[in-house]
Amino acid sequence: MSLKHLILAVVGTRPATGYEITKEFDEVAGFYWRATHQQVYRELAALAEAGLVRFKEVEQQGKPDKKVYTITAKGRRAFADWFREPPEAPRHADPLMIKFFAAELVGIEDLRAQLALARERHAALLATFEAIEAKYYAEPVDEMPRWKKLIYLTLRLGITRERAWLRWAEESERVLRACE
Amino acid sequence: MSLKHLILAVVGTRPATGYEITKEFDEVAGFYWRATHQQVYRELAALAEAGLVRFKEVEQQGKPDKKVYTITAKGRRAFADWFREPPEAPRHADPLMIKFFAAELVGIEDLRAQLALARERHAALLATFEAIEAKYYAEPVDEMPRWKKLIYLTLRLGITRERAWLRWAEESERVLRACE
DNA sequence: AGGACCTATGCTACAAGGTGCATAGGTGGT
DNA sequence: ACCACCTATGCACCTTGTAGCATAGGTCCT
Repeated sequence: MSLKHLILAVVGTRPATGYEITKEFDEVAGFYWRATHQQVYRELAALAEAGLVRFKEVEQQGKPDKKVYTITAKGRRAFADWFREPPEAPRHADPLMIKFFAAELVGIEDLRAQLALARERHAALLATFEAIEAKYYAEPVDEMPRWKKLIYLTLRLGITRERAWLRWAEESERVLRACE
Repeated sequence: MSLKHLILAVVGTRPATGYEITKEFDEVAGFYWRATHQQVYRELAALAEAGLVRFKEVEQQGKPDKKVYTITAKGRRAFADWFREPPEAPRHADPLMIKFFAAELVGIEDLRAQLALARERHAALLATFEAIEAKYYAEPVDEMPRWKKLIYLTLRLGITRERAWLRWAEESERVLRACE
């Protein structure tokens, strides 16, 4: 799986606690990955067990103690090895497609309602992405530092994907309107 | 999950064996869903257990016996109820995004190689989709029977998505070329 | 004659992902 | 005073997905 590698990537950039990593994933949810805090804590424990990260327990006042994780040399090697493997196919599973597939059994009217709802969701997600772009990535790409370019490109994929989805939805709504 | 509902959708259209359902999924793999035969058999057993489908064992000559599954009234109701629920968000998890996120740790050169490989894969998938479109969906949409329109639209989503991905990849390759 | 592949179902085991619950003090608002 | 939320970690359980193996006759090619 890849959550493991995403976590390695994060602690490879800077020391971090499970809580911080989870928050980061929540904030960019849907934009490149998502994970619950349990998944993150579980993975961190497994990575520590495997010697790919290590942690220091840090006492805090007024807050629970925390574990700050750092990548190890072995972790860096493991990450670089994974990086150079041929890319895994992306997964997309869209339950709406099942509804298209089986709309005859239930009714076109209900499918139209489903599509309209899904379109709202995708439009809202696109608006979020565009707001992030306008706020944090306003300057021309070639003026960004390299690390920022790379993150920006992941955001661009989200934007491109959502725009494409919305174009498809318009096409589909036209076809469904012409039905029956 | 939705595999359950996809299987209900299939046996709602016509009686089918686990083997046939698996083959159908294999043939349209990536285009709207994918599943291994073990998942299908396991789900069918669970659906039968829950009374949403029933099966008849059919003896065959020269071939193993098979179980032909049919949807029950309860299964139809369960499917219709699920259909009318608000659509679940589609999931897309692309490990390539992790590589973008962490390319600084490994090197831009390796990222370029990864992107080039991924672009080949996506281009091949698009070509497959377009070949299916040219072969089976050559006539104008409004002349298709309704069930065919619906399936065609799921194919259209695949095509739209892959084209969008390739546009993004071109944009990204330009940016990466300008790096360093 | 032998090998590869097709039809057809299934078990076991494991990996990955997700839900719910628990703990526990601190902060900020009404 | 109370409620809601934040920081911070974790266990137990359940579902979903993947991999390997097993069975067993039939077809098709070389």
